[in-house]
Amino acid sequence: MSGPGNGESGRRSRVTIREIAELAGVSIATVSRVVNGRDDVSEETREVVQRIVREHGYSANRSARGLSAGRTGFVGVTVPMVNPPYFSTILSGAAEALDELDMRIVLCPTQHEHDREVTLLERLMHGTTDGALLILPEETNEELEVLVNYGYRFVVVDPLVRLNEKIPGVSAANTAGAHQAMRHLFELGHRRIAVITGPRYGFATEERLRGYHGALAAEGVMPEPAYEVEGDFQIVGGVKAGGQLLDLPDRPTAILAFNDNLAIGLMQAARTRGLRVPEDISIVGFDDTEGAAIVTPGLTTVRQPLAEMGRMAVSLLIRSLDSPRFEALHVELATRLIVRGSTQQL
Amino acid sequence: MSGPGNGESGRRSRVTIREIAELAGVSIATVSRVVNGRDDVSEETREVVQRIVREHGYSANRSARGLSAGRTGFVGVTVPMVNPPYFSTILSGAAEALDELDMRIVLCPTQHEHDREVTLLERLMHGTTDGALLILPEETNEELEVLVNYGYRFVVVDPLVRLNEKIPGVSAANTAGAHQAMRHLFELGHRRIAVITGPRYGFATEERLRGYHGALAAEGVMPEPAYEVEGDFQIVGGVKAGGQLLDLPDRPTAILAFNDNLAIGLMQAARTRGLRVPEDISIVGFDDTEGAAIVTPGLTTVRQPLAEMGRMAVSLLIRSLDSPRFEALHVELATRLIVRGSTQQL
DNA sequence: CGCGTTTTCCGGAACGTTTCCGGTAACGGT
DNA sequence: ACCGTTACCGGAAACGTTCCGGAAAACGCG
Repeated sequence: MSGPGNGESGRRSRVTIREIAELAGVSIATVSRVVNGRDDVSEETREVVQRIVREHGYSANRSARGLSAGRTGFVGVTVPMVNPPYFSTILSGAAEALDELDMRIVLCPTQHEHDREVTLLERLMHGTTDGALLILPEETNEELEVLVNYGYRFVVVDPLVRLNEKIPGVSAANTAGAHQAMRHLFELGHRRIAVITGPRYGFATEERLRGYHGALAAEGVMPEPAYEVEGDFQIVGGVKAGGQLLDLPDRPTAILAFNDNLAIGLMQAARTRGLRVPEDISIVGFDDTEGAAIVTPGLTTVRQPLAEMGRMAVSLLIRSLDSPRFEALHVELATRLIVRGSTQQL
Repeated sequence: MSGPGNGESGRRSRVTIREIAELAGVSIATVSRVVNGRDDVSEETREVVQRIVREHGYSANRSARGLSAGRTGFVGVTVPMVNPPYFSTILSGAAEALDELDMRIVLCPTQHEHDREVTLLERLMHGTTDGALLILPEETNEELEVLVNYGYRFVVVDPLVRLNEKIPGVSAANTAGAHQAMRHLFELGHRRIAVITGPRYGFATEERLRGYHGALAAEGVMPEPAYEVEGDFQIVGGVKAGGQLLDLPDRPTAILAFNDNLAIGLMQAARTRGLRVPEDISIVGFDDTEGAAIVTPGLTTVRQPLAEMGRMAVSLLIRSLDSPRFEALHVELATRLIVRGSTQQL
């Protein structure tokens, strides 16, 4: 049956290393060496093989390579959700960095479910990926350490708990970021400054709170318990927490929200109360996600280098993959205050 | 090494099917059958094996499975960028749907580079994935058809060109969506309605433009060439295109932007000209991404069911994977107008 | 020319699965 | 008692690669 269109019988299977070897008149071992850039192949042979490879559009079957060499070229990335800009930006940075190494991301959204994350990791380690990036993982130090001891390599991005020394991680300079924000507000003359935090158990919240308190202390301002309310990093949470603060008898003149969503919710709460931003209340956010730029007025916010965090995490992971003897680094990336229209002189 | 000498010397790599088989006192074939839910295993044996599997946290090595069975459980997803909410939302829907099938996404950002996308696809097909979702791909029909003929299965999401019958795809009801938006504006009394389109060569733009013209015609309004300007789906493009329209001698009273970014840019352009939205100009967007809800005033926009598009694409892909004889369906998902504050009675 | 060394290449054994094929045992019908 | 089913299970052949050990050829050197 000569094909009705192109070539031979119907569904031609992909070209394998064996066929290339045959065509080039060498052994499959030699072809393997050539495609992997090994150097113990004569220039002549190499060229022949490369030509055949090019002509037939051959590229190694990744499953087979993974099975044989123990390296799959895949990196698992667990992430609570993929569409919030916060996560997708980290993801984007990581993807970019991995791409340069010709590696790919295997995406694992966890929906914030701890169990799911655990079983997912279990599977990821089991020969399907070379390592992983865990973004905002819910695992405890103990759970993570088990993985490390098992020999699985991963890097935590934006840890929820203070990581121990055996676990590599990257995060933003949370304390410094909060401090920057507070300095800005102080310079504008504010003294009654409240915060809307993230969930209490979060490490980032803890750190930013430290920055807040530190700045307060440095300025000799007594912390006011009523000025600290807890949010959930969502807009509606910001509306609620913000309302709480704005309804206080002695309303703060400025509020630092621990992410942009909360700040945006807060702005809405202010608006529904007829309060003007920034005339009646100055607002600072955290993250500098897309939303901060398009809201009116523009949100003054602490920029986290999210894409860079993703890239840095990749570079840490690769390093630990390459060197059998690895030291778990903790990297903290600098934040920067972006001043827009939501803050002004008191 | 004579004995298996299992010992408790940690270092041991992951537990394999052979060890499970040994422990359970059955053959590896039986273990394989159990973990794959085959039914020709006695209830008794099944339970024993399942217990051992559970106890040892075994899960099949995906590379090996891929090699042997020809199915990897991976689906490639090419996407121009990952962080714009438009894409990440589709991604999110797809990930969710795949997750239920215990499959994973291999993420391939293309940076809008055609070449990169082609070589990426080349690799994806070559035994690393079972199929792919191509989001807003730059390939021509011919290029895509080559892949189809090669036997590779994929689904296009939001095609840039009108797909031919052999290529399955899912998109939003673009024409109907634009029509809905226009109806809304007409009902508010607007007649001088302009559009900011996407790039000309885009299929979605074409379709929405059709809706725009259709609505105009239905209302007996002559189309005005100066009322159609081209944007690039970015905010800055919206500022520029918007400015152009707003500076027209006989300014339109309403503008339909072909995505939310453009609409947001347009709002900014209006603001810098001292024009109030919606009092002086009504604005409608398209997409209903995050930004539409947080901007002031809230943006009236045509909602695209992005997550559903991702899910639907997965379901089409799976169907074509399962049935050797597949018909390439084209699915169009309904849009819905979300009315917020950016439009009002003339 | 002999002998060690290097360079270049090859054969073949893994890697962990799935799955085809065949075999055994139990059982019911004749 | 025999045969034909059926239900269950094991052996072993793939799958496409990498990589180790070693062979053949080329080379250097006395």
